[in-house]
Amino acid sequence: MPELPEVEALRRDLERTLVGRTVTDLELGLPKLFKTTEGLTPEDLVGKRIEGLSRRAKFLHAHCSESLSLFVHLRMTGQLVHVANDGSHLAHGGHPVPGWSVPLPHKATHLTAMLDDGSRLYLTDIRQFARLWLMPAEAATAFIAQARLGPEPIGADFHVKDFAARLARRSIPIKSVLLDQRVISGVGNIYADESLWAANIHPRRTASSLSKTEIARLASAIPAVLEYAIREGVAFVPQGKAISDRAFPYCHGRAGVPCGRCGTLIQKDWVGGRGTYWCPKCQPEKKRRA
DNA sequence: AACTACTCCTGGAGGC
DNA sequence: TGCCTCCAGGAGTAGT
Repeated sequence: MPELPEVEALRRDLERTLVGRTVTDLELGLPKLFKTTEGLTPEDLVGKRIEGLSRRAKFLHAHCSESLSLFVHLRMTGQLVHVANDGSHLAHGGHPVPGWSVPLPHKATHLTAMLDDGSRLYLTDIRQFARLWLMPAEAATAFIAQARLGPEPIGADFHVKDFAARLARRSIPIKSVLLDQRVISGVGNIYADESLWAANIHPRRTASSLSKTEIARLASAIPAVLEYAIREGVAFVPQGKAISDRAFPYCHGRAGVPCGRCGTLIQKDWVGGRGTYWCPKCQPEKKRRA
């Protein structure tokens, strides 16, 4: 699922291939995906140049000419593919289903943007959860504000003290709190599991019960895991199956596979309605006595 | 305010 | 083979 690392990696790729291009035409197969503020329509993108790409949490923000902002959220199964005039892939990211090799557009392709160099940007989503929002650039700040996103876990905005204060108010499992975008933004199911594994914290531990030391461990594990994933490329886990031919992710999707640290079999259960993986030895359910 | 349950969606996997 | 059920899960919303 596209989480912060996937979206950031995609942003970096598209920054090279898409910025500077002008949209010459638009085909929208599934209008419900495309939200616009009053007075705008998706077609207002035509003729606009993409001047920059930024990211906030899992939102991709295309800064367009004539003061327009386009936000893209891939949710669970969205993907963006930028294909050159000759059919070669310039950039792609998100959820590769159907596989990258399936010719585009296919039946899950909901948006095609034609660009002035003959390339095309496709948005595909088998489950139709992805969303796009087009608005005047001056509305972008308010758009992000209403999502009430917590701090970015990578970068200068993330402070352990503030993180600890947020955790102290929550009496639900730490795993569920990590998925709450208002507490910390950009973490999804895979990297929540990976961060807790890296920090040796059981996903069902009540957030407010974590010690100062544990919070500090978690607060450094989260950015480390995310930065690793951005750098090394991403951990797409097909249908909860363990991936044996690669080391990462270390625990997510690896039920019944020996933990890379201690050899104990990784366990799977549901926490807050989400499939959750952990090592029962490295991540004890009860707080260790000091 | 905090928390839980439900909703949106389709396709792949596994059971019989 | 083919039908059925379950599961994948980000985020918004409604209800407690």
